[in-house]
Amino acid sequence: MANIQQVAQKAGVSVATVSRVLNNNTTVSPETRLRVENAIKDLNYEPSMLGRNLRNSESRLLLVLIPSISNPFYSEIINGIQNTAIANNYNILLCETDSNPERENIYFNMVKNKLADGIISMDPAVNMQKLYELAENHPIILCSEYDEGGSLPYVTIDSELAAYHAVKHLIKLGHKNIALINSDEKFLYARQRRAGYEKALKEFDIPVHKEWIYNTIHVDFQDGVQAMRKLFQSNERPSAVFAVSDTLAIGALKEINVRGLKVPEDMAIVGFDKINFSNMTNPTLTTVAQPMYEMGCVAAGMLMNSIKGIRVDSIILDHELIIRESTMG
Amino acid sequence: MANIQQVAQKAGVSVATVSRVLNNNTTVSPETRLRVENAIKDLNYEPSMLGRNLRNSESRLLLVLIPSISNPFYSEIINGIQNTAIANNYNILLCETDSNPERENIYFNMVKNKLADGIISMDPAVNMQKLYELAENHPIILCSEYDEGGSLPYVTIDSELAAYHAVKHLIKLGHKNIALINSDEKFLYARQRRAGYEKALKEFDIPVHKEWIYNTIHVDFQDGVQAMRKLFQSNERPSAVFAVSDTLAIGALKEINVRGLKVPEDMAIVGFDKINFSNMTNPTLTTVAQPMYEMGCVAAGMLMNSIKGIRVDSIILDHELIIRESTMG
DNA sequence: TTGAAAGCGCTAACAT
DNA sequence: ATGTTAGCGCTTTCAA
Repeated sequence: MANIQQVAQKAGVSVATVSRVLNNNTTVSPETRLRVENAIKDLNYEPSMLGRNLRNSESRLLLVLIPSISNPFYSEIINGIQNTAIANNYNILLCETDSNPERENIYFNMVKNKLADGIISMDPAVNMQKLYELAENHPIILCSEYDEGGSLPYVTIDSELAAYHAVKHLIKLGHKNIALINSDEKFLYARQRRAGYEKALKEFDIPVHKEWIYNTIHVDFQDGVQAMRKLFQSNERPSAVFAVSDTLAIGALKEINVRGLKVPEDMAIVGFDKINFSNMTNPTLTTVAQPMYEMGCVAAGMLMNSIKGIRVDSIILDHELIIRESTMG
Repeated sequence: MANIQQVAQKAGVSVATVSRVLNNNTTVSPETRLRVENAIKDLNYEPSMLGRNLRNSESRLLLVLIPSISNPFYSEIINGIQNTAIANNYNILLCETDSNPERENIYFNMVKNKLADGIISMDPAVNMQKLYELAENHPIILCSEYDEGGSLPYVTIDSELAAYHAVKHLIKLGHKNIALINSDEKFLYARQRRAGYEKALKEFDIPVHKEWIYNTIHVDFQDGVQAMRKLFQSNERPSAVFAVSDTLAIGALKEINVRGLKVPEDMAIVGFDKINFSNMTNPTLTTVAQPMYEMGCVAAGMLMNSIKGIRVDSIILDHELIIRESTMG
């Protein structure tokens, strides 16, 4: 593998000139440029990012922190991040924490070690204190989950309003006995979605029924199955369920199906996220769409601006209720 | 951010000694080591990977090429790759090609530019010629899809045998009219799975029925839906379907459900991959399990060995037929 | 328009 | 056991 020295020698110029050609610096005469370009081709030269990165003290890598790569919710966001990053000559380092603090530490160190220029965190279980420490020296953007009242910029949706819309939809359909399958309320989005749920109920004078609120540990399919099993054990069975994630809703739907009940006749169900799969269930799933791709693009844009030293402001994007078979007979 | 110089100065030693401490070199006296460690703590020093990487001319990054991050099949493989990589002080650069040659080029350049030390390619649509060019100077491992008779090391399963097992299972159940939803046969795995399908049929003297073989462009849910629609238009309707991917099978299942038919009574169905979701459908999906996590671990291990200069041999892992409701009344 | 040279932060060969 | 020093490949300032 040739280096810049050899190219310079072959072209009969200095390394500085080669560098100028590489970086499209205008102050190179057309003839010189041609000579250098030919030398580059002849030697099959590819500039080393290792040297360039050290010199520029940047890695042009964005670290993306997600709890689990298996959750389809993140796929589209990552798509958006990656497309935006690539368009700006950045790349992403996808890091799965499994909500494991040790893992998290490894990743945080990558930023400290200059292996990444900044972080987009989508992990609700992230150690906020450490994140703030890191933020003193490194650009950080929160995506989806954020720190209410904190100083870290974020891009997200209005979870409370979205949940309110979802539950109101069920109420309008005539449901009064509406269960909530929520995730762990140590997460902000979980608290917000519960607030939206309760707000809708209160607006229509429907009492909140503790027995119908179930909190899961994770948001995998199996957690939805478990939650639904529990709900079937309650004294009075609810007639509708709002789950704060499609994966949970799909698990719940599975359990309802297993029991031979009909959706939506016996039990209506609303999910959250509009993952691809939510359209393949039987019946198809009513859900709250988040603009995931856009969220990713915005987050990446914010982070790159932040790296450049431009101040960025938090953004709240719109959601949309997608009404499908699981609430429509 | 402090650098190694400042640490050396603070500790009253040379940079070489600091480097020795950082790299756990034994030839440092306990007292000196302590002084250095204190200086590191005091200055909050973190070694820069930029400098280290340039010096060692390595990036300790593995480039992982996948067609689409949304396909759950890859999630588990990536998990395996990442865990193995991290355990060896490597990290992964997840690159989605969308089977777009331009994207691919960007990623290939990252290796040429030393931004990654090697490649694990899982993209069936990868440009093999370019891959071989790259392989002259850089370690490359193929995962899942490979180049039959080629020289690039791979880890995969025996697709033909797996398909044979799946179809034989249907035949043993009494099916004779078995459709095949295959992906594009420009892919090796598609050709192999078709061969397995035909082999099973031939073994039981069942003629191959062209009308019952459908080739999709991609392997998304929607492709499965389309395929099933087409199969419903054939003169004689098949009584069973073997789809070469769970996503296709799930799409097909959806279409069967929409038409009000029962699975497996009216139509049995077998998928391939055992993605998480295949257990959440109604009915649950009979499928061929690939050891995806292990595949990822093995691929990463092979690549890291290859980077070290160790010769690696291709590996074929075992598959397993998982019989569930979609073929069991 | 071009070149010389310093230096980004680190490691390792060599010297002591 | 420790220090000196060259150099990894590049960009950029300064000088010509």
